[in-house]
Amino acid sequence: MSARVRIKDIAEKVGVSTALVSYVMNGKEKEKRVGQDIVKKIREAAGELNYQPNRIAQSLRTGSTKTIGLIVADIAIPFFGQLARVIEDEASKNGFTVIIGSSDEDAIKQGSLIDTFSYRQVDGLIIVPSDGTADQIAALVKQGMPLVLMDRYFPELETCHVCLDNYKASYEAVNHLISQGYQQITMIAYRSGMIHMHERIRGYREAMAAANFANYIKVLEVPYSFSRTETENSIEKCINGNKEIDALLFATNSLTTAGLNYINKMGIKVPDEIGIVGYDGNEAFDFFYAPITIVEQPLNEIGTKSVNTLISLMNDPDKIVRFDLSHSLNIRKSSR
Amino acid sequence: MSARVRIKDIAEKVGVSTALVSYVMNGKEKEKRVGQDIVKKIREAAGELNYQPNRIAQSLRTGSTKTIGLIVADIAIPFFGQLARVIEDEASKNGFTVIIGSSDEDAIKQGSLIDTFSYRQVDGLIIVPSDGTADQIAALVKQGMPLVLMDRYFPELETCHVCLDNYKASYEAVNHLISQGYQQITMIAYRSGMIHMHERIRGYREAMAAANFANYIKVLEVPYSFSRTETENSIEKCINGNKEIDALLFATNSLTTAGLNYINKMGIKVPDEIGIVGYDGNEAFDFFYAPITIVEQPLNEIGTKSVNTLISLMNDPDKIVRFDLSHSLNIRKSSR
DNA sequence: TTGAAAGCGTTACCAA
DNA sequence: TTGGTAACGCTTTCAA
Repeated sequence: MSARVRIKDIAEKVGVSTALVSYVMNGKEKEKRVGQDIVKKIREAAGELNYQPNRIAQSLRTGSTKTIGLIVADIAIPFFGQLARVIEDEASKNGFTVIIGSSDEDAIKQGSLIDTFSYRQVDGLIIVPSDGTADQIAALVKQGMPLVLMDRYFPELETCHVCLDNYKASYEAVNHLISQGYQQITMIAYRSGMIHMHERIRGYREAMAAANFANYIKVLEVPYSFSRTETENSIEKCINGNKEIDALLFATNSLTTAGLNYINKMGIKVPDEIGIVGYDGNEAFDFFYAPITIVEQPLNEIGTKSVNTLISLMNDPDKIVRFDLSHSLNIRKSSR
Repeated sequence: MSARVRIKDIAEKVGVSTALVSYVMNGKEKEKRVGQDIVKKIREAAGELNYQPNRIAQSLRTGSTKTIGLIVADIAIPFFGQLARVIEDEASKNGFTVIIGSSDEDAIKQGSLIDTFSYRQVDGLIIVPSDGTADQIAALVKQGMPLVLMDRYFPELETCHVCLDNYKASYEAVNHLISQGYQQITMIAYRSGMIHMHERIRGYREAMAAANFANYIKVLEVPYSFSRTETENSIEKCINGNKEIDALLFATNSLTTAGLNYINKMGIKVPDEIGIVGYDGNEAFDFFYAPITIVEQPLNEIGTKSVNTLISLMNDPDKIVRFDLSHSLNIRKSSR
């Protein structure tokens, strides 16, 4: 590697002190009243030598790394992949670099990611917290680490968050099904202590109750699993031969996928025999033989708001803001 | 933020110099022959004060950030998302942190990511290079930046790479179709100067020629686009009413998806009227009414090999190795 | 076996 | 306007 050019090299070449070079490189020549000709000389020398500041040294000196740590539940899930991309873009627009970690919904792994990131002196953290990690988050808050929770949060903690208004989303999803004539709507969710799941379920329950279908309320909580087969089996056990279900509300994309596979297999007819609404669409649904209604999250908004909230938090640590954004109910048309 | 504990705080507490603390924290107490009791005291003090070393200071001093920069073509594509996850895991096992960037197949964006990463003094780079960026890569090589290209490479450059053996994959995909009785096999690829596309096409051509179907060789090169509708239109133009096609080989996952949508729409029957093989599967295919044969890449191997190659390159900068890994031909069963 | 101190590349205070 | 220099927190050499 060709020896890196340092600020000192420029200073020597021009015949000034490192201080002046630093001022010029940081655009403070006006503020510090550096002479016009010297500014020009320094600029030229920097260009000739192809000077690149050393961020590490800057970070050590300034105490800021201009780095954001992002911990998502699973980077291999397109929803989080897309979110990561939006966040990276927005951060970069603001001069920040993002380091990404995938917790795989595992508290231990999340903890070690937090350690790694804090060891690396990130300026702030955006986290999609896993189940059972309220203590980790509380510890970060106590430390004073700038922090934005995304997609989920802990209501008992004083943190910023950017999430979907899950209650409203489920409520309206149920009403949509009802408006199509369905009544015996069952919800299929993951078993989880996290608020987003609870809110999705609560929205369902209250919408059902409001429509006087309280006696049809039925929630199947599937244990979280990376294996789709397992998830499908759980769903199968619930639906199989159950004549008292005429519609399904799936709480996540992976549950929808698993459920549709099962429905496909059994030859159950959508939408005649069963109505479907699922959270988060993907291109897979276009191959399904029938159109599927989905609860779509405002990805761009979630990502950009998370970044911007975090950045303002760095400047104003006590300003807690919370966003519960609105979904849209879209139809994923079948290409058949 | 509670004032960070420094090595100096421990030294003062124990009543020794910072050197000793540094030795102990880095596990060099044997090598440096530090007294047993002092080691113990330092350990205790570090524990009590909850000492966390400052990576930035370490990096500045040692010249190594223990960071890998990863640039993928598009982090929102599941293939790259999964790869990112594997890479992050493997890097972390080796004490490295990964910073990820998405070039969106854009040379300019890739260039600015390289700048950002090098500004951040990454110890090495894993890149999925975009079309037309050979000069960027050549510049990195010239600088002596440890570098591994992934998924694609530039044959004219002396770089390490970890890729699929795309030639072989296409060759065998064609033979698979032929063994099923298809003859008039058309390939649908992206228009690209990149080697992986060329190799996929070359494998197709040679397999066709070897089977004496040279006169059926037909390659449709679709311009790259983020819009699936555009891609579908291009495919439509090629297939529409063309009676001289009895099978299609799609060069990427997105092309397969677009193509299957078109086939769905037209009611063309798979596999009776047309045979299909596509690169990289995804769960969407399970919803397609017929089973689809896919060329599957060894994700884990690609990811881990890339990381390990990069790490050995850091220690031994002149050791250029190239991997062209084998695919497997799998059937994605329809759930119908 | 231990400690003092130089230095990594910057920034920013203070003095000139 | 400009320059000298201490400091950021750590590692590592050299001397004791």
